[in-house]
Formats: sequence, C-alpha cells, structure tokens
Amino acid sequence: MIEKKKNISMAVIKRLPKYHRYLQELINNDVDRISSKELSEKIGFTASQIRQDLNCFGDFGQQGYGYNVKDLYNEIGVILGLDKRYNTVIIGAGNIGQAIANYTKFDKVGFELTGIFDANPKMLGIKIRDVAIRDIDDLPKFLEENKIDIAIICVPRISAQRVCDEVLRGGIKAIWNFAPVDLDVPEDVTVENVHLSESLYTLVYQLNDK
Amino acid sequence: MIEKKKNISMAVIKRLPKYHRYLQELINNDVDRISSKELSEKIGFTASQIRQDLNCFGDFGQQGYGYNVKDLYNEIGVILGLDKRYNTVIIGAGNIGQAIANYTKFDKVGFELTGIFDANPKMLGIKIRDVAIRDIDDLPKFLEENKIDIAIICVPRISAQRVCDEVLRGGIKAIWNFAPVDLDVPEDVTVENVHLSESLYTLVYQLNDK
DNA sequence: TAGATTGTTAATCGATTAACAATC
DNA sequence: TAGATTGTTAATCGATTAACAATC
Repeated sequence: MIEKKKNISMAVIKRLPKYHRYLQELINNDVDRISSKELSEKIGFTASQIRQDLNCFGDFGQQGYGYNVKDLYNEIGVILGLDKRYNTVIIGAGNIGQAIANYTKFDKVGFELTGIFDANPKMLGIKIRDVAIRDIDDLPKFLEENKIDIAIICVPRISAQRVCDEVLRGGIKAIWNFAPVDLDVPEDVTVENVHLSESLYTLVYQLNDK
Repeated sequence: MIEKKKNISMAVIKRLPKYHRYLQELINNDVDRISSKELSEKIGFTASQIRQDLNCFGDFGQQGYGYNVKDLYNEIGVILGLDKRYNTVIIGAGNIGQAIANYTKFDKVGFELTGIFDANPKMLGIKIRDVAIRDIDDLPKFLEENKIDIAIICVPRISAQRVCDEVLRGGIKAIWNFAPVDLDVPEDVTVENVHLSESLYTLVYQLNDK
C-alpha cells in the first residue's frame, strides 16, 4: 500500500508524470530493472533526486538491485491516480476545445469525454467523436445529472471566470484551464493551467537570451 | 536601456509573462500607476518578490510612487522580446497543429505563421488561414529559403525527434514542442515543452489528494 | 560473502521573504 | 517636509545534492 510520507512539494508532483513516461518507455523496450543512476542518465534528474522523490511515497527499490520497472510504473500510476477513470466535460468548442476533444489518447488512459458545450448556436449538435456539442445553458442541468470529475475550460478569456463559477456550482473540484486567466476558486478546488502564451513568451525570452 | 543584472533564474523568467498579462489588464482598466503591494494583491506573488524580480532587469519603479503601468508593461515586453516579430512554422497539421494555426492571437502579437507541414498526402494544399499545408519533405528547402525563428512541433511522439533533427539542420534555435517527448538538442537551442498529459496528470494527482 | 544500490541524513545551494535605508 | 514605496541587503525557508550506513 502506498503511504504518503508527509506533504509532498509541488516540485516533486510535477516530476511524477515524467517518471511515468520514461518508465512506460522502458517497458516498451523490455527493460525489467533500472537503478536510480541509469534512470538519472536517461531522464536528466540526479540519481539522488530520483531516490528522494520516490521515497516520498514508499520504498519501491531494493538495495543492490534497483527498481523493478513494471512495478514502479504501476506504483507511480496509482500515486497519480491513473488507475481510476474520470468523466470530463469540455466547455468551449473552439480550436483548443476541439483539439482536446479529438485527442484520443486521453480516452485510452481513463479520461472519458462526457460532454462538450459551446455558446455558439451554430455549433450545437455537431458531433466530435460521437459527442454532440450542447448549449452552454444546459451545463448546470448536465452537471446535476452526471457525475463529472474534471471540467476543461477552453472558452475565451472574457467568459472563463463565468464558466468557472458555473462548474463550481455544479460541484466540480478539478479544472483544466486553457483560458489565459488565473481563475478564482475556493481552496478545495484544483486548477491546472495551460497558458500557451506564457509558454511561447518564455521560449522567446530564451531565444533572445542565447 | 534594459541592462540584465546577471544570470536570471528560470523561476523569474517564468513569472515575466504573468506580469505582462496583469499589466495589460491594468492598462485596459485605465490604471496609470501601481505599487508592488497593490500588484501583489492582484497577482498573488509577494510584494517583495515582485520588486526582486523587476530589479533583475532595471530600476523601473520610483520610491514613494510605485511603477508606471504603461512603462512597466512596455519594459517587460522588451525584456521578453515581444517588440520583435518572429516567423514560425508548424510541423504536424493534426488536432494540436491546426488549433495553434487557427489561434489568431499569436499573429497579433508578432508571431507570423509562415508555413505548415504534414506527412499525410491527403492534407497537402489544404489551407489554414491562407497558409497551405506543405509536404514535410519540402521542409529542408523551405527552411533554407526562409528565415524561420521558431518551429512548432505538433507531430506524433514517434516522429518528433526526427522532425526536431530536421529543423535543427535548418538552423532553427527555438522549438515549441507539443509532442510528449523530451527532445535532444544542442546547448544553443531552446526547447519549450507543452506536455498536455503531464499537465492533466498533475491535475488528477491534486484532485485525489484533496 | 562481496558488490551494488537503496533509503535517509546532513550539507549545500538557490529562491523567497523580511527588513530597512535610500529617495522620490 | 512627511509619507510612501522603492531598491537592496540580510535572514529564512525549501529544494537539491552529497555522503554513507543499511541491506539486498
């Protein structure tokens, strides 16, 4: 059983998906075991950091041996919560919303797209991978009738906070936000931002800096 | 003139676009001046951190007064390099590639989409906002004939490193990478990753943690 | 057993916050 | 001038790295 040792820092949490991805790759390459040193060379973190990170969640390794790749992959999957399924709704069926809706990979790892909502009447009824676009006014009723875990906000900046308030009223506790604003939410709600402009601007800074 | 004081840490750089965004908003609201304390309350960083961050690049404030919003906005724009124009190419015209291509906002702030490339022959010639999709085999020639600043990689995981190597040969020094891999590049090249899965997984971890 | 490598403590490094003199 | 707020140094906090005893 995985026992969290204490409060895990955000720095550690942000590295977990990367471990997961590299371990997946090792499995694909039929690697059975790996030491923190070998993993360090691949992933680019220090061996020390890898051992520290993993020890936040349990003793997954074995002295003199290293880590069993498959076991560690599964453990990290459980830590991240990837062993469960999640119902999602996308709000805003513009460029980004459609791209996410069409991104079949998320389906495969347990994220089910349950609804897509848009304010534009012209979009209503159009299907994206078998999910018809609904009127955003139907969102409150939909959230009442369905157990939704994650709202994916892809609306323009100006309507993002309004949509956010709406999904909060619907009881949602996790928001994946693509709108270029910092959403105002209560403490028990998690927002993960994908701020594309900020990412691009950071790139440009570095481009000029070199 | 902006004089960089020393090596700026990545933590500071990643905050710059957020300053830029909040200052834009203040301009929209006709706010002329702001103190680090007021900005702190809006943006959620400490006033101390804001002053420290800005002082990496110069003395933009005035004791007893605070900062001139418009000036500071422009200064940060220059620091980020947003006063210049950049030519971009998108490689991979799938969901994400198309979404980025259609994202008109980047055009407006100086990022010109010069070419879109895809390996799928069915896509060739299709236009996205006046830019026709070209064959990926024509990329080397295109990079030779055009001065491209930024390559936006939106191809599947499996072909990302190959495409990356190709743009490196074409002399590109900045890559915005949407493929779920860590690209291998020489030291003088900057890669900024948008790893959507990692972002989603981090959200899920936090959802379960609360 | 001997060698390898973990788990974990201690040391170091860097980033954030606090404090305050400088100055508008 | 007095009040406000910066720029900047010093203190604190947290995260990373190093070291090594434990142990497989």
